[in-house]
Amino acid sequence: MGIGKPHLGKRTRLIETGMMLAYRNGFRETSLADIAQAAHVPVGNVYYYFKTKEELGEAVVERRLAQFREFREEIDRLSSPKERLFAFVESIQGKREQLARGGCPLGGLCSELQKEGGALAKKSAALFTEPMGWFEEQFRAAGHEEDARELSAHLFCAYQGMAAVAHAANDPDLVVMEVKRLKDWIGTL
Amino acid sequence: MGIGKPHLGKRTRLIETGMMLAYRNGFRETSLADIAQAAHVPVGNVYYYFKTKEELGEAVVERRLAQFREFREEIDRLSSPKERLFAFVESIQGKREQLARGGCPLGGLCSELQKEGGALAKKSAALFTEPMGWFEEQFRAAGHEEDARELSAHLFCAYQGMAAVAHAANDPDLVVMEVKRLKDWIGTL
DNA sequence: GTCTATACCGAGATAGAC
DNA sequence: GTCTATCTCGGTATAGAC
Repeated sequence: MGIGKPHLGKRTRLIETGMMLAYRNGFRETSLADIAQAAHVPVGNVYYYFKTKEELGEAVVERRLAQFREFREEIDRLSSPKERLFAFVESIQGKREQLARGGCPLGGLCSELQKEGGALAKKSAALFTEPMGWFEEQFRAAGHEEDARELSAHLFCAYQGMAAVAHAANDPDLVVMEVKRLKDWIGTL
Repeated sequence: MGIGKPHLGKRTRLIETGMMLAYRNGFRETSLADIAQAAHVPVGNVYYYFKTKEELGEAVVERRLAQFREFREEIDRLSSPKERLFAFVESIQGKREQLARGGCPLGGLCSELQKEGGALAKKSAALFTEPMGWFEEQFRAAGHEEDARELSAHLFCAYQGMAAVAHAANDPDLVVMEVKRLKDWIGTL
């Protein structure tokens, strides 16, 4: 529970703690006081690093995007696009417990901030468009120039759907079932 | 904008207005003052009908469930289970504009209240389990006793996924694409 | 049953000492 | 750069007149 990795800079600690708490309880329901306390930073000091709560929110979104990009770079080393898509889907299965407990880290944040309006809503859209864009590249590279967009949308919808339902039902097995389907589907392409 | 159907009782008006505003802006972000104002009920009077905001939230969930049941009863008149599933999927397509603008009325509410904890979280789970249960019945009646659960989960995941992504991307065409897929899928069963 | 006034609390945000 | 004390506002909820 929020030891807050004291070796990191305070700014980084605030972002990481904020990301964690926003994932667990939602961004709007977590107060700056909650974040500051868990990160071992005095409340008033938060405003030295972020002018507003919204600004901290943007940093959290950036951090999530950075996490996705790290993962993507790792997976991009695989030789074929089909292997890459396979690896992504397999990674979903590996995170099934987390997905069932707290939903999709990207999807939950995005759908929550979407309603918030303002700069945050705009920024949070990238949490969806970026992964979908990457999917699209893979399908295109796999020879599906025509319907790359549709295929990527389908894959991403399936991902978001299984995460949302597995979370609501608190059932990791649901992820397993849907992932199996996706693997078969990718195999037939 | 919230004329609040003055012919209805105040309690009903509060519930319907609350449901509408919760759908548009989220339940937590809408204050009791917002709801009361839009429903043309004085703020203090809300507490005559509902002891707490959470209690109003429960009523909103009940109302959504009632809406689903109405729709289900209507569709249950169709003769074959496959026709019923088809009709459901077609109704999704008919609501594509709404889905792109505000997401799924069931899914949005459920995923938001899930994090809230307490009695609301428990009650809101029915927003997912009830439709899925109905799907399962249909698949079973269509002769898929073995995998009725898996099939219903798949259909519901697809539904929730397309709604979430279409909402984030604000793109109704995404619903059309995914619905086409689902129709083909049901046809092959 | 209905409505007004208000208590109360927690949130985001600021001032200013160190 | 760091932290304490505090301001302000908006939200839920209550008291009590009519």
